[in-house]
Amino acid sequence: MVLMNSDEPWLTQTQQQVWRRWLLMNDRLTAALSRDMQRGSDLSLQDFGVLVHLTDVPDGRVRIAELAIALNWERSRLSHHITRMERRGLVRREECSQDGRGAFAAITTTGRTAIEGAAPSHACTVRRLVFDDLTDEELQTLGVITDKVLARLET
Amino acid sequence: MVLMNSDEPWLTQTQQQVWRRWLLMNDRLTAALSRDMQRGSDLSLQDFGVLVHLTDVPDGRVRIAELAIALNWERSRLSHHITRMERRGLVRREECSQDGRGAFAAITTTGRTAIEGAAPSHACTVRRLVFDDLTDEELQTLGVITDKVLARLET
DNA sequence: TAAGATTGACGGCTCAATCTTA
DNA sequence: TAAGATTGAGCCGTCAATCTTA
Repeated sequence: MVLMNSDEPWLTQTQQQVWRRWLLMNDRLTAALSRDMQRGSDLSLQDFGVLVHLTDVPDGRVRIAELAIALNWERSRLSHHITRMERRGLVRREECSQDGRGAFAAITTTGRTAIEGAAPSHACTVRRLVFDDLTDEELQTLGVITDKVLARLET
Repeated sequence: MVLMNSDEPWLTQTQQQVWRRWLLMNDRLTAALSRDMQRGSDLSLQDFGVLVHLTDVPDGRVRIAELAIALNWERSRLSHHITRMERRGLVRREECSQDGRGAFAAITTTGRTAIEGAAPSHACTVRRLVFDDLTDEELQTLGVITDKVLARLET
């Protein structure tokens, strides 16, 4: 058994540096991707996320609660967001015949056009900003790190 | 010279998987850190970021424009935020004798107490969720990846 | 004219309360 | 009672307009 060095709260010098750069990088990356998509397609990253899930699925419609889980969003957040997207014609609410309480969110033709216009450029930007410079080994290590943190978050 | 494979927009299978997990991890990690700090100290991560910069500096005060750059925030965002933090007694605005247009943000005693209460537990959480499980090599690779993406963002 | 800073309007997110059906 | 979903209040962030001093 190792010493319980977690009682000592502070980060090492290296950890601190990496942590600060990491936070900065996340901020800037999100801002860049967001700007890019907004300019190219008049969609927010959030809109894009919703539309991705709706195109992944038969009939282009999903139960709203299920969508909230997939997006890892609060239900009320999704409800508000769908209202706004509905106003812009990107999605449509449909009632559920199986369960009178429930509802579907369905992608519209306008929504499909929007995501088809946005996806290639977005993928390209992600590649350029994140992946193109990484070696195979770095990519793999990034996957390992991501999984380790996710595992920690689940405990 | 390599083939211009960036013309092909899509991500490889592996890249896609890593990218999705990465986004999920970021969401959850931010949520966890935010929850943790709010419960422990009644500060948001944003409040914490502001206070960190104010404690890093002589007299505990910084020119507002300078602070905005350090935080990578819009000026108006910072101005609104300072207003809210001022209302809660965490910081104070002070006028600048050198430049009549300018102003300082200064940490108060209440602010100092708040950050001193929050910092150890926050550091501990960051260690536990992010760093404790990483090998030295993974930590180093994470630093390299972060720097590579930041470099890309600057071009 | 420009720089430092603030303001108000508006869209986005969270929380607690509410409505409807199971 | 509980589950699916919505609503409204209030805080947060962005954008464009504004105010003051350099």
